[in-house]
Amino acid sequence: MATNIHDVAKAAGVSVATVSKVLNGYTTVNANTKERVLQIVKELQFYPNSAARSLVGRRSMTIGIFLTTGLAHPFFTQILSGMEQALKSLGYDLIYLAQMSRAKEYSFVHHCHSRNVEGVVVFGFQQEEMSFDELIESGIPTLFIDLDIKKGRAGYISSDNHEAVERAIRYLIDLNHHRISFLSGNKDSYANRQRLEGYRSGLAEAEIPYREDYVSEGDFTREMGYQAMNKLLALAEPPTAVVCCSDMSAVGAMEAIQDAGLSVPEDISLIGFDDIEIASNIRPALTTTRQDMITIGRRSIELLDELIKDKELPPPEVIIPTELIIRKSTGPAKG
Amino acid sequence: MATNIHDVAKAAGVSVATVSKVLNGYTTVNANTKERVLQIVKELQFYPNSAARSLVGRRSMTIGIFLTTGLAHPFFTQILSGMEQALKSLGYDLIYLAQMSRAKEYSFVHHCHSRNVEGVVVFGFQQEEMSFDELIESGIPTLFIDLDIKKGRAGYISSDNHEAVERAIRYLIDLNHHRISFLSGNKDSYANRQRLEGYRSGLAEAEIPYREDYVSEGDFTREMGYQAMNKLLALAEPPTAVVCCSDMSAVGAMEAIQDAGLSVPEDISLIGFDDIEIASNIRPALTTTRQDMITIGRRSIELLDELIKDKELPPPEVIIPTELIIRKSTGPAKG
DNA sequence: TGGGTATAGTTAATCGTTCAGATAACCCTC
DNA sequence: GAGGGTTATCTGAACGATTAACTATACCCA
Repeated sequence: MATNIHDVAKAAGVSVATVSKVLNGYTTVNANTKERVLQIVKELQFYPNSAARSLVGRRSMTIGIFLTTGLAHPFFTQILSGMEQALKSLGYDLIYLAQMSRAKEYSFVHHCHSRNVEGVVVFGFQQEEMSFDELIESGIPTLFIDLDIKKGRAGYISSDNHEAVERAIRYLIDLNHHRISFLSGNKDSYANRQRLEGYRSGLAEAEIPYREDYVSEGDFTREMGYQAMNKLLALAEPPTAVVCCSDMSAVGAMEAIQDAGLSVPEDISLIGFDDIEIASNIRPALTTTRQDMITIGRRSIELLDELIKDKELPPPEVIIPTELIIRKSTGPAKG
Repeated sequence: MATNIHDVAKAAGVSVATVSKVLNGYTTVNANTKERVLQIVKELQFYPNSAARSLVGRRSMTIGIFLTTGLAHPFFTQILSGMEQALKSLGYDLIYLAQMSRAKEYSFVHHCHSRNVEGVVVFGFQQEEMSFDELIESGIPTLFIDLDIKKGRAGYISSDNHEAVERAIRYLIDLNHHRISFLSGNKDSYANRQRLEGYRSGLAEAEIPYREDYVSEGDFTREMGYQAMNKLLALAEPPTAVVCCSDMSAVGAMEAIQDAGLSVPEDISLIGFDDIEIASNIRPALTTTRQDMITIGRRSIELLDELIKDKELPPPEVIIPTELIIRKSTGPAKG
């Protein structure tokens, strides 16, 4: 078995309490004793058992992660890498609670309790049937990514979706476009709602009237992008520029445009969202909004840590700026 | 606080031992009592505290994951989704031990012990300075993905890299290619060694001599693919077909070919490896070997579970078949 | 009636920590 | 040298489960 605190205590000739105090930064320990204990700890490679530690009510240093979309989301690794930086410097481990759906009678929240999770990060877009009430009411500090929930000890972080689309529209208007479509993602998702608002206010700023038929309903997938674009192309007066809710849907839209014998950006300008790898790799390379998911990941853990440490802290609401990456899929409006 | 076993015992009018027995499937409990306890458990939404449970030496139901390459690897989410299926059905949670590099004096292995991790999955390619000796000697059941380590209680799972490249070569030879290059990845990685062998045996099968100058050294990146391809193009007698160690390096190679004013597949046929998203999205779409990372992920957990449950089990060594996806980047040899 | 044998349930030790409260050791002052 | 005040260290009771060892009861049979 691994060495425990008793082994250390024996080797150092002190009681376990003293070892514990040294390890937990209490000042009521003699400098020499402290020195000696630390020496033994290093020699014996002692690492306190976290189960025992969290059992007595000490911190578990565990953060749970919950994904509404499953693991296959393209941003997941980026978010995770951002999280990793903060996890390391703050000393948390990240636990993926997989049992969740196994037994319906046990909720995710109970699973969190049973694992003594100190806080939870939730990532993904809102799905109809999904409710986070139980989680929020349980009082477990929670940080949502891309979901605008702010209540109790739950706050959120997100890209500045509103500004991103507004900026894209502004850019297209500078290129002399007037007929600009918005290819929408999942309607009830927070990100999409914000983007739609950005679209409206971008148009309003330039005094271009909002047209219902220029806004497609859909989701963030490529297939939907293809279908939605076909509908726009079938309009009597099709748009000359389209802002898409994701790079994947922009790829779908691009295929639809090319299949219709038109070209990007000569006939139609296209702007994506996300700046995933494919954006720079398709031809023409996609003009898109880059989301800083690394920062979002890192900050989500930092904010959660603050929420964990301060029970009274009002829930955070943090918006991270985005960047418009101009590539080859946008150009001046014809005529 | 969350309900504990005492609350359940009190409500059911039995001792905690009886509750525990019901929950752990002991048969020495009367059917009625069992029924009543389970009823209360459900009512009170009792979920046993895993810290307490693992402290008494019971199973922690925790599997650790370690990545040699950092979190940003393109396959990571696929592996993870595969893992998820098995984790759910076997009841494990997955913990990402982030502290690891924070304090050098504490190793990953100690961190595993302190978290009472039952087994570890290691993913990534071998890096020079990296040693897994401590992990293997610690006796923690370990499953390596893409690293051929088999010793003690550590086994591995990997794609059939050898067969994959051999098959690719065979396919190119059927297309009448004779001058076939291998654009190599990180030299000491297991996957790459196997692929190189597959390359040699594929050529040998067709009695084509192995040429040193047709094998580039490199890594799995796009940049390296670009550079390596340029070197091949500079040869007096450049290859007519190139098998690449990854899709990213194939993308780099394709750029090099196109920048040289040549085209794929008319002048040079190109085969990738991995079948990541970009493979089907670049033009021409990339012929490539698809790795079944979902299955690898799922099996890695299943195998690890067997290793955990049976102390005497010889370490597994599992090879998962791949698939050649024929797209547009390969064609018949000229002339 | 007595004794053997299942069966059902209880008691209490245990895991490795933390920490409140007890104790010890020391110094200082009157 | 008694009393008081620090400072350093120790003792032992938690925390929430599991489980070996035990007890109580019921049942059966000679």
